[in-house]
Amino acid sequence: MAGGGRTSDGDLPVPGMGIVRPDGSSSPIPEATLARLPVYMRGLVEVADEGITTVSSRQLADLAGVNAAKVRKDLSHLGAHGKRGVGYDVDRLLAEIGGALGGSVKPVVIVGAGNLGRALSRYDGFIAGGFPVVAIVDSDRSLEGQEISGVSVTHVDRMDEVVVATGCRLGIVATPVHAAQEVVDRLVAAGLRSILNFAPVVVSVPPEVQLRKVDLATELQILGYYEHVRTSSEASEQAAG
Amino acid sequence: MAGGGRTSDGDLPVPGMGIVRPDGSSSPIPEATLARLPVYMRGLVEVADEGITTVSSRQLADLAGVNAAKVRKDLSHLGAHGKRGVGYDVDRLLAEIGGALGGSVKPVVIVGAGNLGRALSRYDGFIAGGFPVVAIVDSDRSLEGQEISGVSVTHVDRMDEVVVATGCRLGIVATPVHAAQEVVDRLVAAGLRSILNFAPVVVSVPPEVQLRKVDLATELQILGYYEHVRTSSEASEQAAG
DNA sequence: TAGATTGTTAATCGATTAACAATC
DNA sequence: TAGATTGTTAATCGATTAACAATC
Repeated sequence: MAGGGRTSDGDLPVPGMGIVRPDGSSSPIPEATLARLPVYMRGLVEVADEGITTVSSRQLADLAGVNAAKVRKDLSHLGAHGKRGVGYDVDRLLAEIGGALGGSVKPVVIVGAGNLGRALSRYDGFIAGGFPVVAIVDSDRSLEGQEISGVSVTHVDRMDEVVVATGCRLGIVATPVHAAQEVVDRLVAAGLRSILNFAPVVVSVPPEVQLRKVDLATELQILGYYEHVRTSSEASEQAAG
Repeated sequence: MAGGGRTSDGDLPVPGMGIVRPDGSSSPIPEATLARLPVYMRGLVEVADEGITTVSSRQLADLAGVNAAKVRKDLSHLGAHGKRGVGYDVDRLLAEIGGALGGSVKPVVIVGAGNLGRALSRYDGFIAGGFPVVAIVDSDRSLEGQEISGVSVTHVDRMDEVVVATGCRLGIVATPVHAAQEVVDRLVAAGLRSILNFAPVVVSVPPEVQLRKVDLATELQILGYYEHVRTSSEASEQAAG
């Protein structure tokens, strides 16, 4: 296996990785909280658009589909902001969550210009979230120079170049399984430290690289499991009843 | 909000939903285990292709990118199979995991024939996992009858029909945000009880419906967070050093 | 003040993992 | 037998959530 070090297993990022700053202040936003912050953000944008300036934990909880205690606990990790008896200031909260999540724009490179890569390059949510796709890379020479979603496709041999030239900070792997490990190695070599992997395979990265995996088929398989136990238990119930 | 009942929050399915069969035997495969079973399966297929007939928990752990204790614990939930001092029989394990996950083929309907919907309809992993896309539905009348990935597009008004006719058990929502809740309501009305939602919005479903959410932008945002804390701490270190 | 809502505590729960007796 | 590996136990850890004092 190339790459060595920690492996991707589709689970949550390394525990104990909550980074502690040199000044001693820590940024231990729990992984579970982190995953909900963008959801809160969408809810807040929604109410802000309606001109609402204050939300209670209860209201935000309803928007996000969680319970109010969780919202308060989550927000307490950003530092406390709400007014007791009143709620949270929408604009302030938006700014604070935005700041915690990184705020600024982070350009993205997509490797793999197949169906999934193309779809992701057109995905509104990425640009809306501050993640413009500034480069698309593929191993197919016939695609070189072709425009996809307003971005010119670069050959994988020139990946380093294009990553540096465009200032990419995040890489998305949307290649077939057999190419994924090599692509990840190249992305790491090019200096990327944050990679999102859509290839359904376990790839290795050095410990300093954050790798997350989105496993589309596995999601369906889990649903299939519940469908299975449901139909099995219905069949048994019929037999019993 | 339409639909009522439990809401989707992108987190793990309802705890306490481990279904207990009428005969008293329970099927409480933990959620975390469930998410790893397909990963084990891929590793097992790989070694089976090499003609290997036995694997240890250690070997399977390496293939899946987890540790051996987790593998043994996970497999113990399916009932014990391994031989002490030897390991697990590959074929038997494949059959057992396959059985636990539902085994048989479950046809899928995709709602939304935009970029993401089209990409998903061509996604190899779905068919390989036993989830053939047998129907694609869209609200755009001009797409009606058009073929995508060998499947004819149906108008959303005829969704019920096509779900029944094709025997779909799983629904995938790949619509814009504004359409998602209505689509989910229609899928539920058409009899589906398992839905995978790609629209970045909280939708409501009745408690008997399993809903999972795949939030593509959120994954990037979490990576963006780590990128942010990394660069911040590097900046502080430079300032300090 | 009285009502509402926060921020925090503490109990609880599920998941992880090292360790080891059982056993092939 | 001796070495290897399982299956299970128990400690630990992080996440969830009800409850409530603090306070707007």
